[in-house]
Amino acid sequence: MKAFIKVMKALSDPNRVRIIKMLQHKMMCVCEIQKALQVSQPAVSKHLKLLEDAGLVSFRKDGLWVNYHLTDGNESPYVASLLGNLRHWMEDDPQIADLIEKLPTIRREDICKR
Amino acid sequence: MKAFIKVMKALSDPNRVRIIKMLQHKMMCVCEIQKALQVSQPAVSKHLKLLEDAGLVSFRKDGLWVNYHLTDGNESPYVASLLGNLRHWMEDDPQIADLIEKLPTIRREDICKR
DNA sequence: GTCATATATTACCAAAACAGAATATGTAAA
DNA sequence: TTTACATATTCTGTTTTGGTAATATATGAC
Repeated sequence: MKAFIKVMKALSDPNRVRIIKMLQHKMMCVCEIQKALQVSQPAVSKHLKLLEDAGLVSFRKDGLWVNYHLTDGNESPYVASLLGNLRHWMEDDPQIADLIEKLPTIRREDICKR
Repeated sequence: MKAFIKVMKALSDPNRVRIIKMLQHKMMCVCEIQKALQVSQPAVSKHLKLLEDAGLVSFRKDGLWVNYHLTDGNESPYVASLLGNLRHWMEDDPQIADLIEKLPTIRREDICKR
């Protein structure tokens, strides 16, 4: 039960769903996600921690950057099912479409290191 | 997006998940659910309203009673998918198993009208 | 009509969630 | 080892959530 609730809670916030939808297209570092969502850096970090706790995302450190990506969901049927469905769900949501369109213009080289 | 968030939020609470699991076995009135969950009657009413708002449950009035039941999910792919998965999800959760076992002993004739 | 009863709504409170500001941590470069 | 920078954590304030108690609503019996 607890694991299920965790996944549901993780997906109960629009910004976290947006993160999932973006990560379907490419792995991203924190500052890229921050740029895309227009919220504070701590907010992004905390969302990511929650998503990770639920088993939805994972990360790999690359020097100063931390690259977040979706998990394969092998650890949890809830995660596997939801991540699978979210591949097609909300594809036609205008907000999401907008976000995805802008994705290619968001590159860490342009955002950080300033 | 809003519809999806509503469903996720609705399923983010253990008592609401319990209600869903119970309604898989029979339609129930408010007082029966209250008896099963051991929370106040207003709490049950509010949970049910939230679930209804998300499209997960519906009700039919029968005189003084209001019988709640799961929807078929035809209105929303999110609801259809989640209700479908929840048929098998958490079947082996001890808490849920306990609840379901006790279901037959919870009858409105014994609870209300006192 | 009045009364009893099942449910819904309101008012209120404590706990949790989400945000930003400030600070800490860790790694790479100089 | 100092400095810069990407990210994590802590602190704090505000909003949302889930609970109960009190009250309102609606229906059936009389």
